[in-house]
Amino acid sequence: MPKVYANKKQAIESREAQLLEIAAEILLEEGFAAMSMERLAEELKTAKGTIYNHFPNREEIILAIAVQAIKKRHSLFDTASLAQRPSRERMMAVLVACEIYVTHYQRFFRVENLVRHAAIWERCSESRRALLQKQEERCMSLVSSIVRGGIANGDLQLRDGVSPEEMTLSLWALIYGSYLIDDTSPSLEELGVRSVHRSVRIGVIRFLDGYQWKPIRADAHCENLYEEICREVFPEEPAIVAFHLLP
Amino acid sequence: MPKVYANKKQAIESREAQLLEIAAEILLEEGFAAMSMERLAEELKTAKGTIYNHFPNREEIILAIAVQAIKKRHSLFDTASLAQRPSRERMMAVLVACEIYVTHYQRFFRVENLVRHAAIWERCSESRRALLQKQEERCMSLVSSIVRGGIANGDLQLRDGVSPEEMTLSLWALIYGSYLIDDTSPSLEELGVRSVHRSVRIGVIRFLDGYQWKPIRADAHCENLYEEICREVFPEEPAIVAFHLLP
DNA sequence: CAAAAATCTGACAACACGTCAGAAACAAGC
DNA sequence: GCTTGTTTCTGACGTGTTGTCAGATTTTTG
Repeated sequence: MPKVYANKKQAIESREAQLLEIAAEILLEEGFAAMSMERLAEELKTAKGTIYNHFPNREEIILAIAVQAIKKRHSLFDTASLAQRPSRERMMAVLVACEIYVTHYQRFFRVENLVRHAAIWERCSESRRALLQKQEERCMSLVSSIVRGGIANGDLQLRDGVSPEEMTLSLWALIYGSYLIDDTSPSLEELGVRSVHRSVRIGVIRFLDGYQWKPIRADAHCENLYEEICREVFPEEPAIVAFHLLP
Repeated sequence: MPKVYANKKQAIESREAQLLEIAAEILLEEGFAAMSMERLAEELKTAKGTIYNHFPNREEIILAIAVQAIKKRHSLFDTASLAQRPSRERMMAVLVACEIYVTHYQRFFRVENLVRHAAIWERCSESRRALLQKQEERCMSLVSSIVRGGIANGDLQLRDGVSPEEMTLSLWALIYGSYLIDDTSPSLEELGVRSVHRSVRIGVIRFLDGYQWKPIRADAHCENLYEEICREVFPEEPAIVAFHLLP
């Protein structure tokens, strides 16, 4: 039974959402090459030309999905940064948010990486690129405001003229870099890395310790803390596979 | 058994090297799309079919360049790890090696990133992929053997069952992630990051401090140390643009 | 020097992108 | 209900690229 829309505009909008859904599906399951315009048209039960009414080219569809992705990521970060906890634990909650994102929204994670590809990025319209950058900026602001909160609290001191944003960049790199390497290097286990989650969690603890972000705690305590954060800050997200910091 | 035709073989080999040179040039200057087989054939003054005698498809040319790239990276890491210095300073020398790589061999850095994309990776032959993985493994081994050296020396203790490789992964992620973000996020400066080099150097210091890798030194001293390493460990590489940790 | 093997060549089929003139659906006015 | 103007849809087409392969050309062998 065909759906009834109040007007044409709504029907078109709904189709756009459906298109993104289908495109993301094909992209994740069969790769970028399989996501041809003909294929999309076929699955959408429409003609190729119609898709070009929505997006000027294939690449911009990817970017549109990436915008959805980063919005989801922002909402996870937002939840983390609103936790009623000491500043350092709010930062750990951001890491948990990243774990959830990478694990349960892997499709989004991959599209965010894909869109950084120059071949794709350069073919997208300036306006939609600005949209993505705006969202990325919002994500970064959330995190660096946690850093600022820690400084305001006296939990943290950034010596040597380091800015909160620079510290945030390092954390971002540590976490994002680890998951990216895990996603694109085929044989990390063979290289002696048992669990990337484990490695990232400990890496972040050490990094924050290096900045002497208080309260510094024993690793065993941090393990419990991570689980607590999963449970309390993100009750609605699917639980992360349990793992133990201490073997 | 077929005999060896030295002359012809040499000509073919030399052309392959030339092809990679040309391909890397176009790739960096004009992007992946511009590196078409017709274009390569034209610049090589040969026919398209001949190129297919060397490589089964376009993507495998990228992979071949990436193998060259990672070999260069390995040689820089090797130089770093052979420095006659305390273990922690050898690790800092690896960071300097990365700075040199990213700055002076940017073309290689970018190709290494490009080849990680599924669309490219999946179209390459198993044998050449194994070649790249082998080189990547060698790089990682070099770095984690520095960690092992630190442990053997008593400069470093890895608690909680962290393996040297897991610590290496975190460092890799911190450094690689930072440079990658810098290379693909258009507006880091607008976000409050003045210098990515600066941010990475301090990030690494803090990270190593978090692991209590001795000797722990004041940042001011580290600044001199970085410059010393540039000068003494990599005298033959073009000098890195000077910068100061302390503003 | 002739036969055999290796190598090179460029026309060709297959395929995908993005366009656009015309068809179809829709909205508005009467 | 009918006409007219507007929006939206359609798919054949022009363009460009990839990878192939039968035949031409060069090199090696005997």
